[in-house]
Amino acid sequence: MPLRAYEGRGVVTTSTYEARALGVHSGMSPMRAARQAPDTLLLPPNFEAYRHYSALFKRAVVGIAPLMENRGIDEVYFELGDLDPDSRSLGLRLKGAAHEATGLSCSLGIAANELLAKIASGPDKPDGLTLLGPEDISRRVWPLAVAKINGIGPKAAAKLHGLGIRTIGELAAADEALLDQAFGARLALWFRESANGVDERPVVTESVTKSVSRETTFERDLDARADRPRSSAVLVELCEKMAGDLARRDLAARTIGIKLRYADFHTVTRDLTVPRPVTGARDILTGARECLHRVTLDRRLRLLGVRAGSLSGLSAAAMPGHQGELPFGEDSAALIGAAISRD
DNA sequence: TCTGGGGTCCTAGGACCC
DNA sequence: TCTGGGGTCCTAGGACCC
Repeated sequence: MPLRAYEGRGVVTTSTYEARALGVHSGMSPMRAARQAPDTLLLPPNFEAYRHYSALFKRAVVGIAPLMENRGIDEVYFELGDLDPDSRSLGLRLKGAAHEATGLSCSLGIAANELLAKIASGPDKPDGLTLLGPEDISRRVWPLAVAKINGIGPKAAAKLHGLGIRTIGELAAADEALLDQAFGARLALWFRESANGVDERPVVTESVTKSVSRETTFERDLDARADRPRSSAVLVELCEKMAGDLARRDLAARTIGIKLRYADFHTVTRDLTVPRPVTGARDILTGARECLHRVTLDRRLRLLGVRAGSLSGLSAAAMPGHQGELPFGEDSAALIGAAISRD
């Protein structure tokens, strides 16, 4: 379907390089994208296929570099350690394995830590391979915009701009007291370290799910009173789906929460901690309804969501005292991180 | 008639306990 | 009786990421 024909809600989740050249970027509303490039084709997402290719890709690369950290469907980090003294040939092997398994290209950055590897994965997209050494920081990292630092988003970037700080180099050189005052000591310290290429985080190869959620944006905003049967049915459906998600992963939840977004985009959450872990749709629904009683339902509703937190494995839930969590993570002296991201 | 869905982490205040 | 400090849990919101 050409973008021009699209009506309704949603966002562009990603776009081809050709569409990007026409000004169509992820996060845009399709309506706005249509004004930029009306003849661009809009394809429906297929998350099942994405998960399938994600699994193929990860299985292929972890066979080469086993210390792998998952960071979403299309991004992983490796602790390369001393796998191969020739980083470039190792990088080519990883990219080759990903391509062989999926037919897709990816971009890879190799550097001393995750922060720099992520930055290095960017400039040569698509199908890039970039090595970034400590000596490259001033020349190749400092000229970049502060938002290139993973963790500096639109809000922080705008605030930094307000202080006259636009590049990573300017952030590295910024007055300490000024940053402290504007962002607090903790964040300011993290800014300064990041701007200087310092990142001590280890590559984390095991992770525990902390929360599970389901939410939906209505095709049209719902009226609190008139659409009550509809919103009620949606809530039941969300709870059932989430119960299925928990069951599939053998998890039980001790907190149940809801999320509401009003027509004006204002968002509220409520949550409730229950005495013992719950798993079933009925218990989840009971908790969600209790939460709903604590919000005012007097405005049109755009989104409704449910969330489960304080999770425990089912075996752990039955056996208090065991959280089912294993400590992990030895710091390695010679850390070589790498970020791969799908193009 | 902008702005999806599924996550993580951080902050901050109040309750409660020692 | 008053003052106080620290730790943990619970709740709400917000920034950020893929």
